[in-house]
Amino acid sequence: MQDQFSQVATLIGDPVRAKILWALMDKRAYTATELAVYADTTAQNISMHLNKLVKADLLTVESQGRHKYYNYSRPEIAYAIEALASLLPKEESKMINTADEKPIRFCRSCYDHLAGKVGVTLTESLLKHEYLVKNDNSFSVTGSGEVWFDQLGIKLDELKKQKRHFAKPCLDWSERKHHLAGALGAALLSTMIADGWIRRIAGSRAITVTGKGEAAFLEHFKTDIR
Amino acid sequence: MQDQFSQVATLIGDPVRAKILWALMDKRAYTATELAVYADTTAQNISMHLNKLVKADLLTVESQGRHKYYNYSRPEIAYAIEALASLLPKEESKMINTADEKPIRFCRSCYDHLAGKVGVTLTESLLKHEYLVKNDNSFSVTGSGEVWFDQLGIKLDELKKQKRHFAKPCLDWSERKHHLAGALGAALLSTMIADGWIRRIAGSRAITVTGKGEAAFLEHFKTDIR
DNA sequence: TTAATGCTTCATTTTAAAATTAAGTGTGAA
DNA sequence: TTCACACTTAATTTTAAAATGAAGCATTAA
Repeated sequence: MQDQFSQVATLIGDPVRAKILWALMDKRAYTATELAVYADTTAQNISMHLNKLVKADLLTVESQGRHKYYNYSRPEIAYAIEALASLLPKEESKMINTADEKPIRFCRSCYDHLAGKVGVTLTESLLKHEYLVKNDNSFSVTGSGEVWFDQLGIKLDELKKQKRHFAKPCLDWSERKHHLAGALGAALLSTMIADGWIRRIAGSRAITVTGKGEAAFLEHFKTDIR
Repeated sequence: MQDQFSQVATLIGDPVRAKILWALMDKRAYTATELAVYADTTAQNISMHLNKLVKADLLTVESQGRHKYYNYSRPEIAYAIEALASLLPKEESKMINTADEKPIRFCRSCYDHLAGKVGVTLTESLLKHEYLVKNDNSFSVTGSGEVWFDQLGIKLDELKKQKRHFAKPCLDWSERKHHLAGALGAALLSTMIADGWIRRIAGSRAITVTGKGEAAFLEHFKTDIR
């Protein structure tokens, strides 16, 4: 038992790995290169360390093209990191306000991410209100979720008949969190456009949230979408 | 910030130091020699490691004649250890269903409060009966809870005066659920021992529930603790 | 007083694991 | 196709820190 314990502790205790785990505290997924920059080491080295963390089931990887996105494998990880951080000398530990931390440099070309943010917030709200629950690589609709989607005029039975995935988490590259994809995600998007919650911007993938949408979001989720 | 974090993590991560910290989870103070035997190393080596832990304010020492007794410097250390232990690979922790591991999973002390299946069941019962409610990172006592604790002779006012956390959730490594820690958790444990509900097993963190304790639990919560 | 015990200190050695060098694979973009 | 990029793998080197050996200092017990 203590051996096991000592192994996990050792795993977290390496300076580079500790930095990796620290960086992931904002629950976003980061690529190996980003983490290498953050931890100030080489790609090879970060690769080795990430491997160890994945093997020990502290992290999960998700491949997307030539990128690999890393994330905590389970919520206990975040809890443990926080518990460890609470041991720091008092003045130092003004908890994880990543705002005043040096943000990781994103190695990519950026455009407007409104769609991403809204998608992620929406998905998180659906989870929080337990209309959805997240499984391994899918979402499922709960009882209260069925009511909710029905109320919006979304026919779950029909969506389930489709050949494509019904409700799948897709990693958002700007937000680094999962948003709802699959048939259900598509249905939700078209419903929201039809109901005037959001509006496409011509000639662009960008989307605006209307005043009506903002109000609807507040009503449904008691959360401000902005 | 991450440097600080990485330093604490590194400190805990050494196999010998991890064993020291694990041994101290029963809130008993141990001498350097005892810890050396436990961690299977030499006096010189344990001395070096203990020094590092004391310097980092994870442990305190108390000299008594030619002996030195070591202990956690503060209860947060125990929370962090417990949280770290909850990261152990799941299958492995199930595998250790050996006879001598069973009692410690069932009921044990986590520093100064009750953990294991009994600790978690107790906490869940308190929540279910709404003597406690769970907040983000704390518990609070309800009106009926105040009556209940008072009935056991636990003086909430006095506990609140203490510098430490009043009632805090601590992640249980065997159950993977929260149990009650903080001043209230400590008071509850000592009351239960004083009232003969539970009994410490010498030389172990394991705790047994007495017949009286079983009956009391049934009476208070209408739930069988076994 | 002497001897044994409990622990520490310091100089030295050992060692495990982190980092580097160098060469790869797979993917996407031009 | 070709190139650049993101990342991996394997062999080798480096290194920090853990462990050891050989003192020594208090304290207690004989």
